[in-house]
Amino acid sequence: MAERLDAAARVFADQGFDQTRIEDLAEATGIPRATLYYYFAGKEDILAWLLRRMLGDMADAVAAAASGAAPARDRLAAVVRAKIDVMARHPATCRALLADLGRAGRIPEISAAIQAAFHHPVRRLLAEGEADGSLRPVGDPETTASAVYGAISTAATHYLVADNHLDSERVTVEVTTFVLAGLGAPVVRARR
Amino acid sequence: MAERLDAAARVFADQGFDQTRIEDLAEATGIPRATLYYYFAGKEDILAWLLRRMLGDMADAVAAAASGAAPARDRLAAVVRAKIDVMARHPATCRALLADLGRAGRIPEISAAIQAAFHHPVRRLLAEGEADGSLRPVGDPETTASAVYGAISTAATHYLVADNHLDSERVTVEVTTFVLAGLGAPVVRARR
Amino acid sequence: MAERLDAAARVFADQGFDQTRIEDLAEATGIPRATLYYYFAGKEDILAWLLRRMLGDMADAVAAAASGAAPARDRLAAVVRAKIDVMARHPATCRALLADLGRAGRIPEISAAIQAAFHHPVRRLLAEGEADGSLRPVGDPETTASAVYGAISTAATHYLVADNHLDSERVTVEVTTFVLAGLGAPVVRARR
Amino acid sequence: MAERLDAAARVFADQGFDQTRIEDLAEATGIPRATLYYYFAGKEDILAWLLRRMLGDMADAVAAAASGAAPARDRLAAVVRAKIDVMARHPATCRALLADLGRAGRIPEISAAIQAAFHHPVRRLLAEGEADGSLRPVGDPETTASAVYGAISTAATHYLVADNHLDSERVTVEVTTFVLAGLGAPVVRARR
DNA sequence: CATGAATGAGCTTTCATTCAT
DNA sequence: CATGAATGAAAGCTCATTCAT
Repeated sequence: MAERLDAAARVFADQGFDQTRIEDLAEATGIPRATLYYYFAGKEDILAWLLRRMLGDMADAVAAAASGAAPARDRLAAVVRAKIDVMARHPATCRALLADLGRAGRIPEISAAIQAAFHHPVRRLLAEGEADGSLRPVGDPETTASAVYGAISTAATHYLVADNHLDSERVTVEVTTFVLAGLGAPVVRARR
Repeated sequence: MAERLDAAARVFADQGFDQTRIEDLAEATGIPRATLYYYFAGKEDILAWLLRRMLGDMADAVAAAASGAAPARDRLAAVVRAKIDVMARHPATCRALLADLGRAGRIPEISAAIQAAFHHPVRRLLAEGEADGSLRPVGDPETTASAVYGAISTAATHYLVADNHLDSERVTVEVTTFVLAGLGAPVVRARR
Repeated sequence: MAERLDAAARVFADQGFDQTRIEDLAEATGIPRATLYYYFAGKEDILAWLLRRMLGDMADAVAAAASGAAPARDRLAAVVRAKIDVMARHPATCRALLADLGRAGRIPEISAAIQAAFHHPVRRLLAEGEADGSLRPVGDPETTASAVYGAISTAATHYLVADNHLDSERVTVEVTTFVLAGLGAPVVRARR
Repeated sequence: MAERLDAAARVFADQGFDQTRIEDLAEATGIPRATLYYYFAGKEDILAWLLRRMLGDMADAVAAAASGAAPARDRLAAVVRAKIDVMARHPATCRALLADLGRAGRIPEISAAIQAAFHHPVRRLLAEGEADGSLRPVGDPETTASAVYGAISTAATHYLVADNHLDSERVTVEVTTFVLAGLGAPVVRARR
């Protein structure tokens, strides 16, 4: 039944939460309306289930990437890769999330899960990177974590909206470089 | 009357487009329901008007920032600043846009305006930066432009959702550094 | 519009409140569903309006009958007549009330109105009758008032259900005699 | 299992038939929904079973009270007592009946049972009372029987709704006096 | 010009009921 | 025998939109 619900994610992503009628989900999943209500409390609960599933996956992947003894810089790169991989694994759910960010934000459980799965680990990494010297100090870790989150999500989703498919490798390289090195040309500095 | 509509933007931002009843807009703006229909074709037209207003502002500001003879790198920094300034000037509309990205994307006029106001200028800048050597070459300008857009929007909105107010200067510094230099610690390279 | 709603009372009386679909009321009254919602908060509000109208009438009629300088016994007879007359004037609403007594009782405003319109005046009358010697003392005025209410309502409704018409005069005579003299044969008592 | 169903009667009485979900009955009785369907044809069949049980009891009790060689007046008094005793034995079912009189009336078997259990015996008694001189002649026996029925039911239920308990003796005295002697003060008549 | 009144269209949700085990 | 799982059918209510004034 879990796979049947991927179709629901696609509908949410294409039409938006509020424009999606329960009947649309029933048709897309092949599950009768009343049966959906037998398993879920309502439309929002279906969205929440999808987001929960993806965010659980993301929490695991990001946590694994963020742990270990490697320099924070390398682990941050691994986190970027992990997030993009998760998005590639849940393309429709990701599009649904980005397309209806406000709605998701109004579900406390979900916004908490986003914080826990991504923002907290990244903020920790920023601190560790400053400590081990592999990342530059940032003035405002919260804002920076948001910027990283937004850069990855938006860039990856840019692919997803096109064809619902994500060339993880390509995007990972592009975005990782962006996150770690920015867009400025490498500055040749004098050795003192 | 234009200012009255700021209240509408706030309602859209707080509740989401579909959850906002025309009656909510009427109450928030003090304009009777039927009168809103006298001026606008419908609910979506009100949102479109708000987005159009902000995107027009953004188009102007970004175009101004992107033009000139300065190195592309400096102009990109100016574009980042310009976009953040625009967001500070239209906080509610920006939140409404980010919260309902899917809906806005489904309005052709709006997604075209976003492309024209931000993505096109930035892509041009990336090319010019590669040419003048002030920006590093990027593999996929579209994806990168999306990443830049996402980084700025998400970071800035992070402030807006908190208190609907944006400390432009602070965010600009943070985000500009992120966009230009990334998060990695500056690498000391040997001069040959 | 008030007369249009008499049709609603008939539907409530025939089918019961819960079995009555808003659409049934719309058809019976000729008022579109949405228009009913424009004027009433919901189905129950329509029933409440009908009951309120009848109970207001009853309150006035009973109050008028119960007042004055005549012996309480005569005024009680007038109250019986008044209640029956009101029922004859609102046949469908009365049937609806008796058929769905539980529902009406669960609307606080309505049960309060029934108490105020009938039970309170009758209890006062019982007390005055005991004082002026025109009515016999009763052990429990509340129970007795209920008995009187039930006797009148049930007897009168017995007619209404048959043909939705009430021969007030006939029922009044029958019920008044019952209420004042009971069913026992007149006892011949010795003059002292 | 019969006792388990008393809980169902209480739910019907408190919420009304239509507002009662089968699930409510399942919870109240401790009998799973599907099992209720194993024993009963549906919701209405459960109500009918309860009413049938009470009306059977009433039929027996009233028949016993109405029979015998005593004057009709005394037997009528016994009938009043019998009906009140039955109500005291089935408090919830009685409340359910009075609260949803319309629904019960629409079940032919039930309205027939009410007629057979109470109205027919009472009408017979009225005729016999007129014959043996112990009851006064009444113009319309049907209406009068209804009045008696309503007086007893309403007065007794007045107690039941308060605390679901009926002080039979107290109500019996009050109502019997009312039914036989009415409320008027005893008139002293001259012996011829 | 501006607006109060009126309504058509549609969607979420509930629930009685069935049936395989 | 008894029941958890599944579903078809229905209805209350909301709301965008229209229009007469």
